[in-house]
Amino acid sequence: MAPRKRSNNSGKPGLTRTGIATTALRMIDEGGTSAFSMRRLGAELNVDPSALYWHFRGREDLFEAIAETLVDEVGAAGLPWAAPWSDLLTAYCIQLYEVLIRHPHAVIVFASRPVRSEFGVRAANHAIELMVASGFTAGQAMQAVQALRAYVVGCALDVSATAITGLQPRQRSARPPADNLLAQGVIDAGDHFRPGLDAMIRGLSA
Amino acid sequence: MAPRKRSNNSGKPGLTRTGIATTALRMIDEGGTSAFSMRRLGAELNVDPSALYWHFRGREDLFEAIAETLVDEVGAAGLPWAAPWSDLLTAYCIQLYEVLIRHPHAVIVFASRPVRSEFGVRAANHAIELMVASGFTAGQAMQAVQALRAYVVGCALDVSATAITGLQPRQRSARPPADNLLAQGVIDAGDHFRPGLDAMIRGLSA
DNA sequence: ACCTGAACACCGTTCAAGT
DNA sequence: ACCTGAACACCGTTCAAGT
Repeated sequence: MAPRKRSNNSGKPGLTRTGIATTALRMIDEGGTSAFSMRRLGAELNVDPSALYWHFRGREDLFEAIAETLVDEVGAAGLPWAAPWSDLLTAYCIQLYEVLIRHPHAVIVFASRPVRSEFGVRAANHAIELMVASGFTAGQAMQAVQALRAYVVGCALDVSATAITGLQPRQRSARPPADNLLAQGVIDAGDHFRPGLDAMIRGLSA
Repeated sequence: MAPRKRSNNSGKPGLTRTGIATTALRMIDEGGTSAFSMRRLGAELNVDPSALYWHFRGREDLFEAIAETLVDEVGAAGLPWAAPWSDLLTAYCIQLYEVLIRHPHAVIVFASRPVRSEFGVRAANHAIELMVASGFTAGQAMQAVQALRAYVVGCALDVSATAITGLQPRQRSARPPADNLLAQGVIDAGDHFRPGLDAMIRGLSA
């Protein structure tokens, strides 16, 4: 029951960067970014708020760690490394998207800073190699990867924004209801993520 | 020199929602979101901070107004309304993108809430009509518009994030430099926005 | 090495009161 | 109608001090 790995749990937890970041992410997941503060995080960890500053240079440093914690969720499941670049990139984009929309309140934390995950870099590199092997220049391949990432983040933010502001988009603003096609989502276009992703991959292939 | 429009400037400005939002946007443009606070905004407007609460329900209400102020910059220049949908949507995306990257610190404010601009809605509606006229279903057309918007926002956030954290992406994190293709932007792929946009439009056309 | 406690300079928001 | 002033309940961060 107590496997002897010489680590930092012995009754009193002993703070760790990753441990702190994980708790912070959970707080944001549950109550949104506005429910988070250094002081509340300290309380959650049964520690004086100022203790956090031994582990992190400050709030921003902690937020970067939170973003990395988030993106590190990608990679547990396998990716089709042997498949053509289009399948590999599609699969990676889907995984990243699913991780992000699992944390609607934290998407903004991830999206507003440049995060790099070891796994994401590996996937990107391999995809670029595959693309180069099939005729793209390295620059084109890299642009493709960046464009796809931007698309995924944009879609995740969409979900995040509508999820946070209360499920139906823009109910509370009193804009004239504009008797036209998309009015208030009357059409119900369904989720656009997959169609858009496929379109982008298709367009990149051409 | 003083054209007699019966409006609200007579020595003492007289606060307006749009006036306040404009000043707030300028503050964010100049100093980033962290340089903004209700109290500082009050000081900037030579007014007690609490005065703002007569015009806005609170901070969040003000931020929504800021986002609308931002997106309302789109529309000054003309759009090719008579052109095929692909040209219309391309032009609109470019305009939105250019407005956004002109306000790197404010992109996050725009991206993290569902904003609707009169102009954007009109452009979207017309594009959807054109797409339907050339064989798309209304649902497909709407998904296309939403996907494009997500892509534009994602790209703008990219620019924003790297611009804010100091021009070169991720210099300060001590990740192993990974002797591979994209290492630290060694390749220099150039801006991916246009290529990615064109790819998406191409993919949607197919 | 790691955490506490007190202190400093801030916040957003409310509400009675002024004009 | 529009703004002020004071008050309340918070913030992030620093720094000496403890263990």
